Amino acid sequence: MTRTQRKARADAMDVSEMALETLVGYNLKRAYVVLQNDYRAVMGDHGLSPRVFSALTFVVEMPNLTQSDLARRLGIERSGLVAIVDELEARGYLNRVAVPQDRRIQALAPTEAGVQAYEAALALINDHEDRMLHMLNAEEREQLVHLLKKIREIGE
Amino acid sequence: MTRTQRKARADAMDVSEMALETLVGYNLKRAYVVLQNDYRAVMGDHGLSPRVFSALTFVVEMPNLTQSDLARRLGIERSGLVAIVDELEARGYLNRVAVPQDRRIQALAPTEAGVQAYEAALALINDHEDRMLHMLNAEEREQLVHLLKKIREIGE
DNA sequence: CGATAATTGTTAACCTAGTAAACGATCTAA
DNA sequence: TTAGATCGTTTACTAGGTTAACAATTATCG
Repeated sequence: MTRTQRKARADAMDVSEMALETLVGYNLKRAYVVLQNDYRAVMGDHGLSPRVFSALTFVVEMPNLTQSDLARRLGIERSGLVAIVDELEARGYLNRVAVPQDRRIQALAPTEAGVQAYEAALALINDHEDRMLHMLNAEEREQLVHLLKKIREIGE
Repeated sequence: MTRTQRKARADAMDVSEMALETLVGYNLKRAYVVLQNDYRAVMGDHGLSPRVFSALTFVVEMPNLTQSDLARRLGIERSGLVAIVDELEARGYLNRVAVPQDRRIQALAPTEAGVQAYEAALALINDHEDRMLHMLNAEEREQLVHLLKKIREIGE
């Protein structure tokens, strides 16, 4: 009896038996949406979006990156990074600093306000993740991050 | 010595030590992008997008759902589902069937072509995931899905 | 019963987060 | 010195959503 024939007799299937539910990609997306909704609620309407926060992290932790460098590290196009750096500059969290040795590039230098905003946002985000992931113990959470990193590594 | 003071002396930080790298949300997003890029490469320009495939799954496995039902199960708004169902109907994979008992709703009935397209797409997607996730053994992959489901459950 | 409320599918306008292609300016290498 | 690569940027586009409003219909309850 094929799968299709079986369904023709017993109409509805148990959700948990659907192949969809066993797919990593589907579960990844759904889990990400859950986390992201809470992230936005926590950070508020004028808070840093996930992508802007991750850009700020690199600028603060590895000062004087170029935009091309940063785009590569974030896994996005240079063109897409422009708006992100624009926002961080408009907020006064970084400056585009001219580099005499190479006049094509502008190093991204964090401001003191940028460092403080980064540390404040990180505290909020850590609280948010601790609250959302309370059902995972330390080992499970570490394992989850470890498995996700393994998937990330495929994409170089 | 604070974190900020330490940085003032030693400029660049090891990427693996950044707090960002320990965040579940960030790793979730990056891992999803890696998987999704390969998904699109595998399915091709005219293939089913992830959201259309997941909608088709429900239509095939649980025939005669309403659009509101389906939207709830997919975790999206009713309005957002319209274009997805339009596409599936245009491809000839389902029909909107009038329900005499409630003239507001139209049951979503898969066609034979829809069932076949679902099964063909699922085979491609299973291959894609097997290939992308070859570095995870069966236990790790199961564990990953299990942890992601736990996160999904928070969002009801 | 009749009035009010809720639900369904849909459209319209909008938003976020990206991509791809082209550009002038600049740097690198043959 | 000339050809090619790289940098930051703009513009146009796409995917994948959201919110608010709407007419049609059904459900609820005094």
